[in-house]
Amino acid sequence: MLSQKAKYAMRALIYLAKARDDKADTPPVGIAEIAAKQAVPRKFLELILLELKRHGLVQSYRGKHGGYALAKAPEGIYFGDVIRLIDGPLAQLPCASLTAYRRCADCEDEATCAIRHVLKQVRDASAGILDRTSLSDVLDGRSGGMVMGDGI
Amino acid sequence: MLSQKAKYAMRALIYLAKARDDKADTPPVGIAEIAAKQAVPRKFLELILLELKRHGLVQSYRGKHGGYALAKAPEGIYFGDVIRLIDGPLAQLPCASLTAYRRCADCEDEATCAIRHVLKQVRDASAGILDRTSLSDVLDGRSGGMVMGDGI
DNA sequence: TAAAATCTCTATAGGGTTAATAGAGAATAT
DNA sequence: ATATTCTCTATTAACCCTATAGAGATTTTA
Repeated sequence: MLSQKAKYAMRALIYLAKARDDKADTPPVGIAEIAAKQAVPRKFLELILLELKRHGLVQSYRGKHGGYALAKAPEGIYFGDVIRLIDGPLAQLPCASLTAYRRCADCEDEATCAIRHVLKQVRDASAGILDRTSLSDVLDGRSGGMVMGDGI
Repeated sequence: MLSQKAKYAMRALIYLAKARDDKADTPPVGIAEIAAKQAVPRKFLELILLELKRHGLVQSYRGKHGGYALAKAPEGIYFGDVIRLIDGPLAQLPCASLTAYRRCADCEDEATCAIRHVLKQVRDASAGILDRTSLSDVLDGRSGGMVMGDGI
C-alpha cells in the first residue's frame, strides 16, 4: 500500500506543479494554502515538505511571503522517486530491489528462489511505469506518460 | 512489501507442489516437516495453512499420517491469488483495485486523480504478471510464466 | 478402548510503524 | 520591532505484523 504520507507528498507536488503552470512567475506557495486546498493535516505536511526539500525536490523560502516551490521542472520529478523517498524501495522484497538490494535473511538459494524471481518481474514492470511518469505527464488530466495500453 | 506471512505461504505451497511432483501418489505432508524444511515458525505456519485451507488452496488430513496437500493442480494456483488472500489487494490504493475497489475517503474527483490513474497502471501491470504465474511455472527453476522480456 | 499423532481454533502479547500533534526556534519582509 | 513563515525535535495514540500458547477435535494404531 502507498502510505498516506506518500499520497500527501504527491498531492503537494502536483499542487505546486499546477501553481507553477498557472503563471510564468511563480511565487512560493505557503504550507497553509497547500494543506487547506489538498486536505492534508498542516503539521504533518510540514514534515513532508521538509523531507522533500532535503532531497532536493522542492525549494523553500522563509519569512513573510515565504513558502514552497518545485526545485526543478515538473518534467524532472518522477513518481518513482517520490515513492522511494517516502515509502522506500518499489520492490516488494528487499532481494528484488534494484536501488536498495538486500539479501533476505532466511534465503537458502537466491538464484533459484521463485518468489524473488517473480517479484523482480513485478518490480521491473512497476518501476518501468513509475520511473517514466513525471509530474508534467499528469498536469492536465493526461497521466501515465509514454505507457502503452491505457486506452488513449 | 510482501509480508513475511505471504512469503511463508508461498514457500509452503511451493514445497507442497514439489512434494506432489516427486511421487505420483502424494501423501499429505505434516506441518512440522514443512516448518523445518522451509524455516517457518511452526505455530505461525499452522495459522497460515489453516487460512489457505479455508480458501480452498490446500486440503488437510487429521490424525496420524495426517498433513496437508494441494487442493488442486499447481497449474491452477496463482501468485496473485495467494498474495491477495494473505496481504490483501494487489493495488497500492483501494481506489486502484479491481477486485477490492473502495473509494478514497478524501478524494475530491476520482476521474481526474492522477495518483489513482498512475497506480492503476501499476496495478494492472503487476496483476498481469502475478495472475499469470502459477506454482507450476515455478517448480523446476523456470519462473514467470508466459511473461515476455525476462531474458529466456 | 486407550494412546499417540495430527490438525483446529481462539486468545494474547511484544515490537514496530504510521499518522499526527505540540511547541520552541530561526529567518525574512515590512 | 513585529508578524509571518519555515525548521526542527519530541512525543503520542492507534494499529498491524509476527509470533506464541494452550486447549480442543479427529484419526490411526496397538
